[in-house]
Amino acid sequence: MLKQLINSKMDTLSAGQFEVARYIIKNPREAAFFTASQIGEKAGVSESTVIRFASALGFSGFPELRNAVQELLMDHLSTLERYQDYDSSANSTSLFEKVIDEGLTTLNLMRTQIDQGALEVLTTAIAETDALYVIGQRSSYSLAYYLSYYLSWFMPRVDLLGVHLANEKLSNAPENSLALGISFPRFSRWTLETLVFARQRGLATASVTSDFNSPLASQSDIVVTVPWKPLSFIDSFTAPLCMMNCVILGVSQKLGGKVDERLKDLEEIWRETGAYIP
Amino acid sequence: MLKQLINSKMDTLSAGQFEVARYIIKNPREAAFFTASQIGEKAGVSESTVIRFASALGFSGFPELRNAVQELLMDHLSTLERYQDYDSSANSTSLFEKVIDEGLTTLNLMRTQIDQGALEVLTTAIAETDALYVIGQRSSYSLAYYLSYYLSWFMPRVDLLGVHLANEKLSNAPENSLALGISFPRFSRWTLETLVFARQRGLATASVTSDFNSPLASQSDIVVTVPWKPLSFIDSFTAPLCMMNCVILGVSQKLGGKVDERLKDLEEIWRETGAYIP
DNA sequence: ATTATCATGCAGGATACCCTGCAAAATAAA
DNA sequence: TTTATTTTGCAGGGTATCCTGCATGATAAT
Repeated sequence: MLKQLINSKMDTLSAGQFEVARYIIKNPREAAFFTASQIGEKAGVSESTVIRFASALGFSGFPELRNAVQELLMDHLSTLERYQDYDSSANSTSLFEKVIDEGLTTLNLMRTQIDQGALEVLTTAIAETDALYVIGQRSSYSLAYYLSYYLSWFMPRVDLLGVHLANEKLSNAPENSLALGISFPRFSRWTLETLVFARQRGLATASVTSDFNSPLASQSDIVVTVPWKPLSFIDSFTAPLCMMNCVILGVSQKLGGKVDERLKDLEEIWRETGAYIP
Repeated sequence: MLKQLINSKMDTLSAGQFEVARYIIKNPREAAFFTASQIGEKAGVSESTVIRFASALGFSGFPELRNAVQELLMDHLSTLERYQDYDSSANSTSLFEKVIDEGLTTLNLMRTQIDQGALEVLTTAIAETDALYVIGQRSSYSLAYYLSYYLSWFMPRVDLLGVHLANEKLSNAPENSLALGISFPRFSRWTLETLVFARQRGLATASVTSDFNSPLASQSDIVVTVPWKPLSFIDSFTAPLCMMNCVILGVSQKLGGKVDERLKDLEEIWRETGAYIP
């Protein structure tokens, strides 16, 4: 196998050749298709060094090395295909599969990029605040609703702000309150303005948004970002909704036993009022 | 995508070019690395025919075609790696990672279990209906809102039913109307009752729900299921929200050019009213 | 500090590959 | 059957890529 071959020769390689080796091992799928000079550029060495690296490994020339990298890649591919059986004819993926794939991609991205520290700070702040004001409009309203719906189960003062009484409510907020804005590109003007108003009135502010360049970010004491990718003309809130789950469960964890008690009470209430089908 | 491109040009291809197309579709992983003459040999035609095939598809030359084949392969590879990645990380430690993993698991499940036929029927029905009534309460309200928000962009009669006027509106629905119920365990009583009422009044009914044993299923002409997993005490709507994306984009696809026109109009309106931050 | 060894990049030649004009062959039309 | 059209392969030119001799610069040893 190529990786073993490279490893075995590793200590006989020069500095430049080492760079080439490192690049190929790290980016086999690029290297498999690149020319010698392209690899050289990427690795920061000349074309010659790449070709000499091929000889140093015992190949008769660079093309042979490239073939080896391609085999490496194809081996990898068939290994993966053994797990996931893949129907090449069905590869003309349908719209629906593409949508799901997009969700998987962003969720995966979220898992690697998630700032657990910020999320920790946010959930703690929510758990400790006297009153929470959730601000979200247009498509983000679905997220804001979802969050405030569940938080209301065990937090007495969660307010999902609408356009009618937002400023009136914020101006009358208790001392230790938190305003949480939720917005993704194209950022809703109303959401930003309401968050700004909250901050002006002395409330702590937080935001769940796409990135740190978001207009909400500069207005927020706490910022939690979610990788976000537009999907055709819609926003694709798959990952943001998952983030809401994180927030809800994070807060409930902070609140500990109180939540269990509340859930028991709620069960009783739902039973009595017949909210759910038995 | 390359396969679609080839398919679309299939009937304009000559016999020799057809052989080339067949070979590339059947052996993309060989074709990705071969030269034009090698492919020609495998396909039983000359190098020239292969190169002319590339031009026939609209590429500027053979290298460009080969790049496209390589991308095809790499797309496939990264799709496979996505599943692999998250499988290996079943030992996620933090709460947040667990939540995201849960989302990935259900989404992955959804990808394998999705009934594209049912989804096709549902999106067609929505695209063709005169009026759509969306029924969702409690946590599912966020999904119902999200769906009706986007559908309202290009469908004139989308009604997100609330508890106040649901039956009044349904009893006054136009001839060719569709009622769509969204509910997951613990099924909201109101949602079911409203859907039943709609059916009694002669409306076509559809539902997006957890499975075929759902009380909504037996009341619906069209049933679309989403794998669903409770997450602690909450519902975790990551996968269902992704399903809403499928529905929205599916409907927009059915409506075709109308959607583009509407989006242009909306852009203008948003600009004039300053809905979004520029 | 000096020398020897080695690695590196450059330049130019060699090679493999790609492209296109042309004639022959195949196919379709008359 | 003849003619027109299309398709094909071949040949040659053009280009990108690869290879190697040589001078320069870096490193190590003396």
